[in-house]
Amino acid sequence: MSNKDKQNDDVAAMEKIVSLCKRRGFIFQSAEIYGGLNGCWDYGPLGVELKRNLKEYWWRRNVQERDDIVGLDGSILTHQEVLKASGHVGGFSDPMCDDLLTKARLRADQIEPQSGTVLNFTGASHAESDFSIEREFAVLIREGEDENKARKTAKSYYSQFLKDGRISPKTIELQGERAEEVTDTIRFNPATGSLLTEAREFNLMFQTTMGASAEEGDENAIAYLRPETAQSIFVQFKNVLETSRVKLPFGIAQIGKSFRNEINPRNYTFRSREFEQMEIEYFCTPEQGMELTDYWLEERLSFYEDIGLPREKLHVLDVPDGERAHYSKKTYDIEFEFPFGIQELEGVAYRTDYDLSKHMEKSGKSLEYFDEATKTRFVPHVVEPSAGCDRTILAMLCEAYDEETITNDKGKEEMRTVMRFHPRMAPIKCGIFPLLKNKPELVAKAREVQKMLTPLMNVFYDESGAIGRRYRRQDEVGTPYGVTIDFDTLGEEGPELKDTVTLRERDSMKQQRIAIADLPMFLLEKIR
RNA sequence: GCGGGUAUAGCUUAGUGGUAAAGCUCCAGCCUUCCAAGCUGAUUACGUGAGUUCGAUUCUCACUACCCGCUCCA
Repeated sequence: MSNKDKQNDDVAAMEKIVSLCKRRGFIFQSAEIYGGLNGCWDYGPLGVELKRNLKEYWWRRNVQERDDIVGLDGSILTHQEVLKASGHVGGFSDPMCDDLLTKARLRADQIEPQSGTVLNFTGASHAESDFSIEREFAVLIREGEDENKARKTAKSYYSQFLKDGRISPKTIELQGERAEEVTDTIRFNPATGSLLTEAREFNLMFQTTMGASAEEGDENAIAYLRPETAQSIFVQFKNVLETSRVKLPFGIAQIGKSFRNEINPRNYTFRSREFEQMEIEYFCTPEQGMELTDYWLEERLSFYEDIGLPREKLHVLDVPDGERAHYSKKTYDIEFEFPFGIQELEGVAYRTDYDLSKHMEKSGKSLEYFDEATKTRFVPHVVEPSAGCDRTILAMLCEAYDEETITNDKGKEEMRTVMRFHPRMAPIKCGIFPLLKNKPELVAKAREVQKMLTPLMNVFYDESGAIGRRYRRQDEVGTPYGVTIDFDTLGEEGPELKDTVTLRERDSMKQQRIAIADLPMFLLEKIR
């Protein structure tokens, strides 16, 4: 298969997943009836169950089943000083500019300063076709480069304004050429020498005004929607330390919404403007930092496997020097093979003592830790496993989606769509079906089973349509088990089968007989 | 943000300058003893706003959203 075909297949796969998510109530576009809100998504009845299962499992694994991590739920509205200290105000923006010739987009702060001769032009014309344009353009000639190459670049730039495609760019005449020496400029694309647009600042934080009567332009009233949950953990570090009787190393965990004014939301829910994070700030001594970063990488990888993301589709990127945040000594990105590419799910970063030190400096409050054993006082270092909750949901949806061709009793081939969620993540754990709805005894018994299981897990009762149809409906939403109450259950086929039901497994479609009394244990073991 | 594409029912698609068709789904009923059976019936759509026109879902423009590429991140 060619790359193009594969790409088309991946786009088609993604479209099917998006369609199913809407059709079955996993994910809707935010404010859909008003035309949608760019980069925002709502979770429907099944989506919210899936998301709760993920968050609750993450919380159980990382907080409740460990004695070295405690939880926090910080406010989303954030004091501006917090984000000034963290560097988000001012620093949390990407100055961008575009290559006027190739339209390539570049980060202005990542352009290497260059020196050389600049050829400026005021416009161009083409005598035979009456074409002329007044528009400034410039090309940088770097050392050792030919100035004719620069003119060629300029002609190619002006040729995009030609209406007649048959005119060769070579025959254009450049106007107002003027040479100029420049040093350390970042106004030109290093790859092409072409002039760039002015850098535009995109502040990625949502700003708001606190207080209903706050006046326009009142600097003190500015607050922000947090761009990450981490900062409230650092800011509350001292309170947690003093109230929780924790000792280093220990962590503070938080799950919550964060907001980034993304320039370009993309790939369904992958890059949203409002998104949920699952973060741990694991505090330690400077000596422990590197080792704990490796520890948390493994810990997190095993978590993803335990929610049904196969290890082969998880990739670890050891972020090289120069690409990490300046305060990070080590960063691993955990990436997943999405249909639209290998993309980041989580970053495990050793952030040193950067954050606590900054807040200590800015607030003037000590955020130091006193080690009783060594009688030393220091600012703890921190390792941060920061996971994208919505991204993990998307990964689970992509991984679960499957279509299989099966041959039915009549020898006809048909397609079965099935979401192969891990049972502990599945929104609905078990479907409950009376074989026939017009037999009151079956319905009554099925309702009894429903009543028994409801307090233990999310189950779904369905009596409409043929039994096969009900199975398939549940396949499509990823329900791992279905039980069917039939005449055997009522004891009509003999006392030994009384109070047993058919248990049907989603992935294999295999059926087995099980006593109703054994259902809770059987199911709980699978979904725990 | 730039470039390209798309927008008709819950989904997948027809179609037209005189307000729309089908399949599947869904709902109700009948029937039905384990994998989307059958029959009957019902609900539901031209993304938004302007313009041209007697009349626009159709033509034009703008906007919005989504998809693809560049780019970026949890």
